Amino acid sequence: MLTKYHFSGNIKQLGSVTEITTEMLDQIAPINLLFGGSPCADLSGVNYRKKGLFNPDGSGILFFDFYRVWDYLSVKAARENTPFYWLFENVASMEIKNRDTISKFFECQPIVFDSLHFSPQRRKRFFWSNFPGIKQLAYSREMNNYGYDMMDPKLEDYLEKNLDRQANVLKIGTITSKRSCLQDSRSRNPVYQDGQCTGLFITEIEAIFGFPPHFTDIGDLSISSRQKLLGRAWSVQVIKELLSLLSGKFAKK
Amino acid sequence: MLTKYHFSGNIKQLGSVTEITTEMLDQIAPINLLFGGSPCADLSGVNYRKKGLFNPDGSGILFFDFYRVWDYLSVKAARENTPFYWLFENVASMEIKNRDTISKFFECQPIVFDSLHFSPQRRKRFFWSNFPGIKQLAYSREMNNYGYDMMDPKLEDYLEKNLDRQANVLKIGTITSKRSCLQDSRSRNPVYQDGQCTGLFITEIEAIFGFPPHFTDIGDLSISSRQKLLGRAWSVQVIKELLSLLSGKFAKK
DNA sequence: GATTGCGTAAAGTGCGTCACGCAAC
DNA sequence: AGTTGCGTGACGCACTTTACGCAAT
Repeated sequence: MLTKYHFSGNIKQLGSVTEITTEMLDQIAPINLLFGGSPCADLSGVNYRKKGLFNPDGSGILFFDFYRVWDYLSVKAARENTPFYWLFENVASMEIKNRDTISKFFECQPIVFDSLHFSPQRRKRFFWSNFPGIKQLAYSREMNNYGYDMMDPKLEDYLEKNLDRQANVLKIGTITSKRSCLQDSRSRNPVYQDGQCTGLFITEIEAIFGFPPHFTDIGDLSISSRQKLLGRAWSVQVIKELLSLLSGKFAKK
Repeated sequence: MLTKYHFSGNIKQLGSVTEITTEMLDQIAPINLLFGGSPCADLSGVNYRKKGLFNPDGSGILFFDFYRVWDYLSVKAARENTPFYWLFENVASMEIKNRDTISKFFECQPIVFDSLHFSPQRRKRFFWSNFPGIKQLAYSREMNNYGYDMMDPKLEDYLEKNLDRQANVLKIGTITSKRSCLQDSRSRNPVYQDGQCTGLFITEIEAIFGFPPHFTDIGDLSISSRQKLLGRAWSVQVIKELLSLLSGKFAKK
């Protein structure tokens, strides 16, 4: 599904990607930028019942709808000799065979990018893209850091102020769509407050992803619904970094 | 209880009013402004099981703790010949005998003030106070408006934008601590959206009370917990109006 | 103009029901 | 991340009294 999370705080359903026709694409002309990601539920390593890329009952197959749009625009750009920049994102924990399938369709290898260096969260993701300089970007980050730099963002800087909340760790694991991902007894509770260890507030999770505070406080959404949105989100810091590669390619106001 | 709702979005319990000692009051010197309200649960007309002012098992009796502080500061101010401005608030739907009891303690009559003229919500409240000009303030509002002026704030101006939410009414009833107060089948649903009538978003209720958007989006509070806070709150517009009577009395930066 | 009568609405509490959050696999 | 199972919590309704507004006398 293509879901539009409006910056003013509204949600509007635009319809399924499967409904996008070539006529619709031609109406939005000229298109020279395409980026997105398909659902990871049936690809992610954390899902032991994942249905993979090809099961028509799963969400993994929606990748081919992204590819259909990509292919159409790619051919069109080549024919009309216009620039075309694109980026496709998905989880890094997918099986190798699925990664290879996707690479075969895009005719290139993905880079691995971890939000670790730009936020206090570990969040490894694959990016297939033709953005200029993207290979070097990934290379330099990998060379300089086995783990992470001590200058990188720390969890403590993202905690609520004035409540004496202290960070137990510098970095936290991947935030998923489940409330319990950093809160239950198994995962360590990354915050210390009032004599006990505890989880993260939803507003802190928003900040960790690079969103403005209260970004998902929309239309009576429950805390767990907000986590569901955030757990499937991109880190703003990472996207900003990737899109900055195109900063010279587009006109500025 | 004295509960501190910090403007930066934090909640901190300061302890019960019953625990306030004269030593504590003397430490905060000089005090020349006191305003607050005691719990209405056991006074409000909507609670047919209300315990009244004097039942020690109820919350109504906490009025006398406010009075204890008021009396101490009042006597002290008279002795030291310093100014002392004060204000006490509670529901207008309390029984007359309780209103008269409170009036006897403060040795004055309350004014009735309705947020109706400053916000789209009906919310009648009693205010006992010695703020200069407070009687005239109440009088002028009552004289000019039987109901409300068409220039008064309208509900439609407080609804979420970009969602095509339309107001069924100009003004809404009193917002209580219950989610259903403007949402159930008995009370009319004041908003029309997507072909049906519906209630108010919690962020809209914040706006109606005069709070900044997302003001109660704090520490994973649920929607109903946020409504509980807001349903017991003061209208910022009303408090602003009342405190403006003192604008000449305090030093400005 | 003062009085009577009726309808309405109220910073709520307590119950049952069901949905949703939460933690297993 | 989906599913199941379990438990907490959110929602809807019922419960009443009282004071006030408005209309009629």
